[in-house]
Order: sequence, then C-alpha cells, then structure tokens
Amino acid sequence: MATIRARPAPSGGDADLSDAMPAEATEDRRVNDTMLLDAALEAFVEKGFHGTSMRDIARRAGTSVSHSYYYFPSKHHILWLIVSRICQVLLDELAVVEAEAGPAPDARLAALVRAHVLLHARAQSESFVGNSELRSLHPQDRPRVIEMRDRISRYFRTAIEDGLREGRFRSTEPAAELTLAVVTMCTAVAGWYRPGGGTTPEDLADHYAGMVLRMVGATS
Amino acid sequence: MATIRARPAPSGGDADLSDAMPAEATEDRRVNDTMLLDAALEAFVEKGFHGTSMRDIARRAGTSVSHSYYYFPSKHHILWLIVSRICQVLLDELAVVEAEAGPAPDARLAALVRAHVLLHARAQSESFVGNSELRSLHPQDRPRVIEMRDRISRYFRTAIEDGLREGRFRSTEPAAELTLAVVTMCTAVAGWYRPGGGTTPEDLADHYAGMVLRMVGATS
DNA sequence: ATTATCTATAGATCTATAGATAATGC
DNA sequence: ATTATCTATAGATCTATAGATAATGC
Repeated sequence: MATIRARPAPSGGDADLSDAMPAEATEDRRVNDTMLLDAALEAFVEKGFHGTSMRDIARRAGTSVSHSYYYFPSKHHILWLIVSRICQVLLDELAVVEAEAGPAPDARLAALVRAHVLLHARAQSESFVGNSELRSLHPQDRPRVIEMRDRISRYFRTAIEDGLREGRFRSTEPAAELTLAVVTMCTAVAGWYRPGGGTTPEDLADHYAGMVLRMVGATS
Repeated sequence: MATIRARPAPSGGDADLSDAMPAEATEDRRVNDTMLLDAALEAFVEKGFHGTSMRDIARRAGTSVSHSYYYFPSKHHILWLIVSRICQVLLDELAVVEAEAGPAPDARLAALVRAHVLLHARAQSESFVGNSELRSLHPQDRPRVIEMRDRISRYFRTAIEDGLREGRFRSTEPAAELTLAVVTMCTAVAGWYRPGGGTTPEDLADHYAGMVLRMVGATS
C-alpha cells in the first residue's frame, strides 16, 4: 500500500492515515502497520479475504499472528482500512478532475474515465480488493463502503445524463446501463492490467476515454 | 442452475452430469447432486468459495455434511463442476451464434456480445462464480478453466481484429484493449443485473450490442 | 444388493486473547 | 513508562472419513 496517491505528488502530501505513523521507513526488521497492511493486501489479492489467514498475513510481514493483533483489532478491520481508503482516494480524485474539466459533459466524462482507469492501473491491488471483497466486509462496514461506491458511480451517471440531455451524447441506451457499462469496464482494469507490457497507465487511460466517448455517442 | 444448456449439449465428459442422473421427481425430501450444486452455487455467490463451508452447503440443501461427500469428493470439485460447466455452455453458445452470424465482423461481434450478455444475465450466479472464483479453483483445475476463458476471449478478439483490418471498425485503440474492455463490461453484467426491473436480458443484450458497436467505431 | 443417509469423530486450522518479556524513549 | 514483540493457548470451526443403518429396486 505504501502511499496510494491519486496524482503524482512528488514530495510530501500523504494520502491520509499514514501521517499518524512515525515516519521512519527504514530497511530494518521493525514491523509496522503499513507493512502488515501491505502483506494483507498482497494476500487478499492472491487468495481473497476468506482464503487468507492471519497466519498468512503475519508470515508475509515477517512477524507473529499475535503481534498483528497488536496493530489491528481484527482481520475484518484490515479489510475495512484497505477498502475504505482506496474508495476515499478515488472519490477525492474524481471530485478534483471533474472540477478541473469544466462544465462540458464530454470533457467531464473523459476526465472521470481517465482518473478512474489511472487509479485502477496504479493502485491496482487496492482497487481490485475494493471491488472484489465487498461481500467479505463486516456487516457493519459494508453499507458505508456501498455508499462510497454509489457516490463514485454518481459522478459518471451525472456526466452521462447531462450529455444525453444536452444532446452531446447520442446514445439511445438508458443512462443507468451506460453508466454501469462504463464503470465496470474501467473497474475491471485492476483485474487484468500488467505494467511493463509497453502500455502505461496513462496510455490506457487515454484509450479508455476514447472508447467511452464513442460508446456514449459523443458528438465530435 | 437446473440445466443451463444453451442448445443441445454434448453429453459425457466431466462437464455434464445432469444427463447421467435419474431424471427424478420433485418436491419430496430426497437430496440429489443437483440440489447440492444449487445450494453451493447460492452460497458461493453470497459468501464466496472460501467463505462458504460444507456445513453451509449441506444446510442449504437440507442434508448433512457427510452426505454431501457422498456426492462430491471435495468442496473444490463442486466449484470445478460449476465453473467448468458454465464456461462450456458459453463456449458452445458462442460457436453457434458466430456461425449463424455470417462473416461480417460487425454482425459477428454483435451476436457474440448478445450471447455473452444473455448468458450472464440468465445464468447469472454461475457466471458470477465462474468469473470471481478462478483463484479458488484447485491448482489442478485452474489452467483448464483459464484455457476455456482464453478461448472465450478469442471469439471477441478475432471479430474485433477482423473488423479493424477490414476497415469496418474505426477505433484506433489496440485490439487487445478493445477486447478486454468489451469482455469485461459484458461479464460484469452477472454482478449487477437484477431481473424484474423492467429490463429483460434480451433488452440488455441489445443495448450492449449497440454500445459495443459504437465503442469499436463500427461504420453504420 | 445397491443406493442414500446418519452419527461420530479425527486432525488440521482459524481468529483472537492472556500474559510475559524485550526494546525504546524520557 | 511506554511501545513492541513473543509464547502459549482457548475455543470454534473446517474438511474429510469411518462405519453403521435405513430405504429402494430387483
């Protein structure tokens, strides 16, 4: 996990909770919560939440199970941290790029798609877990995450509805289906994208923006 | 589940046990393999493979854990049956509709998308599990399923490449990315579609075909 | 005779905690 | 003093099997 930062912010400016930690990030054997979160993330991607044991997480982080409980009250809480953080990062980023894009629906939709794909390609593991382990969340946490996801979808939905209403998008399919198609295809990037294959996240974001604009029937 | 058969299916092979079963009757208390598979499917959708216990499956089917082992050698084998069957059904169906669609890439792609969406909306649970539990398969089974999924993708990939080469599709994005975008957005239907909301699977299939054709830049 | 089903249990593993000890910071 | 870490273990649960018994079909 380290620091999932939406935009490439060269220095300082941490995402959120990482500030609270003693900023030392050296190479020695000390274990901290970030290392455990990284280990958990890796394991959740590989084997899923229920397929991962605390022993597995502790082993990957190089410590004991009981020590892991020193940092986190439960396995569920680890999942909650991973999922809620990435959702929040995405929400923040969407708000920023939408504001920057101005009022035109096509510019807004393109910006949203780019940001969504970029994050899903860059913070691939977090995004993947955030999208695949909703049902594994503690019943208490699930509605909170669902609500964040709804807010994420709503950015896309609104841009698409505006474009249709203003006649900038000529698609005849219902806005709800267009939105779901767009969001799910962008989200799926976290599941298949492999860096180092010649396509950068930025390339991919551009390609997806192009595909989506054609999909909604944007008038060029 | 019952019998997901797209068309007349080849019997024999691991992938279709339903023929071998006594086509028995109905509402009494007798448990059979189909009831257990249905129970497992339901549980896997709700809680995932690792989140589901044999006790859970047995309870849903109204029998005991040990009786479930009378029908299936392992929990992994149940997953294998569910996943391999739905992949095979989809493969069969894609072969049929592609042949029926004739040589034109746009007609072929539309037919493939329609078939894919239809199955993911109709056999929603099986498709969902088939797409979300790949990593939970027994290491022995996984490559076999991966190969089936690759064959599924290849139908789409070929139609898209043909369309681009023949100049019928004007998209400038790489065929690989177009294919992934198309397949993932259609696959995701299994995760969100709810029947009874006014949109039939057929409607949805038509809408998706329209979206995809615009997405690849099909010349109308 | 064969098929379906149950009770009982082995043996592994899992989440989480208690309680002790080592390392660090003031 | 406080923070980090360990050993040991409770108690639940999980997959799978052994072995007995009931139901069914010939």
